[in-house]
Amino acid sequence: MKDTAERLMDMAEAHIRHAGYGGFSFRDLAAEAGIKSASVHHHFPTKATMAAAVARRYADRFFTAVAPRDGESTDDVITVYRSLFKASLSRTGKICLFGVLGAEAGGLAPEVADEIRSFFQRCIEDLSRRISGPNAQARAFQVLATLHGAMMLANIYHDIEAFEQATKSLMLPLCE
Amino acid sequence: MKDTAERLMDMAEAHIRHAGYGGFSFRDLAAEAGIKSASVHHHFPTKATMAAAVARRYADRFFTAVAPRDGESTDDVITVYRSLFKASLSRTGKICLFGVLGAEAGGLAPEVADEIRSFFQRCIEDLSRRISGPNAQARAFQVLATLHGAMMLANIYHDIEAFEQATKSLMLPLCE
DNA sequence: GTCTATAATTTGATAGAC
DNA sequence: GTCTATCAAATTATAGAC
Repeated sequence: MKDTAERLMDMAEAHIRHAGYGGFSFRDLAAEAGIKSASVHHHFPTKATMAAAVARRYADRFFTAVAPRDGESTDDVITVYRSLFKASLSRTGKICLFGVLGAEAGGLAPEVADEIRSFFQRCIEDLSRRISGPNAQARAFQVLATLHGAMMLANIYHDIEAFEQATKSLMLPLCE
Repeated sequence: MKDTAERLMDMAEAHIRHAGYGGFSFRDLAAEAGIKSASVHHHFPTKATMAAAVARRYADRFFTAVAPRDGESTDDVITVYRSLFKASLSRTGKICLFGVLGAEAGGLAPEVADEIRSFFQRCIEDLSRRISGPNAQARAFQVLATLHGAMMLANIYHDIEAFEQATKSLMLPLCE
């Protein structure tokens, strides 16, 4: 059985991915968890602290999921990223947590903004290292941008096909 | 001289593009405009009404700016979109209004959500029509996704170069 | 860890005078 | 079109009992 802090983070993550940082209150979470908002503050002193914790946990899971497994070194890194985002989008009906937070980053507390920057920086570093050929870094930016934009479009259209169409050309070799 | 409603929309647009729908209040706008929040309600009855009006005005300007001018039919539509987003990002330091609203669409009032869907739908239709070759619609989704993702990345990095890198391959022909 | 109770502030919104 | 005055509700957060 998950402990309360973990369950609260699950709920907060779902709310943020659905409607952004301003899309939930501690009372909302408390009601969902069957406790009182004062009890939420026992687990997370402030809302910004909680959002940062949710972001850190999400990033940890993400980079564990995309990490190369030994014995399976044939995986193309672009396919790995694309498959993970697609699976998450299909399963939850929601875009990447950092796609939402990144869009409203200007109004978020510094501790949350730091987590956002860190996530994208780690994505770019990981992609750049694992992409072969010249222009690896530019390709990393392109891949990350396209995948995030594609999730947003699929979410607006309520149709995973928009994600498919927007990202399928990423799997083709580039003309350069 | 711009009238008050127009100035209020200018401010609201800047706030939303910086920090999202929840990133400002009527009191914030009133203080900036040198009036009282009750006076803001005279121009826009509710916050959702105002956001929808801001979105509609933004979309109108956008589609006017990307519309083909006669006498200049050589313009590539992808270059037109890319240049416009880049110029707006450079000038304001902010991403597209609909990139922000699209990310938090799940928590917005129906009248705002409608404007968001309409904007992206019109973009896809316009791009699909003006892109030559097969797979025009898939290419439209890819272009729109990449441009929006690229704006977000550039905003996180506070560096227009991220936009450049993420989008420069859009200008090359595809291998298909 | 959870509760009751509450403080302090902010928010979206309205009524009615000028 | 702007103001004063105000409302009702919600929000983040804290103190202290159990």
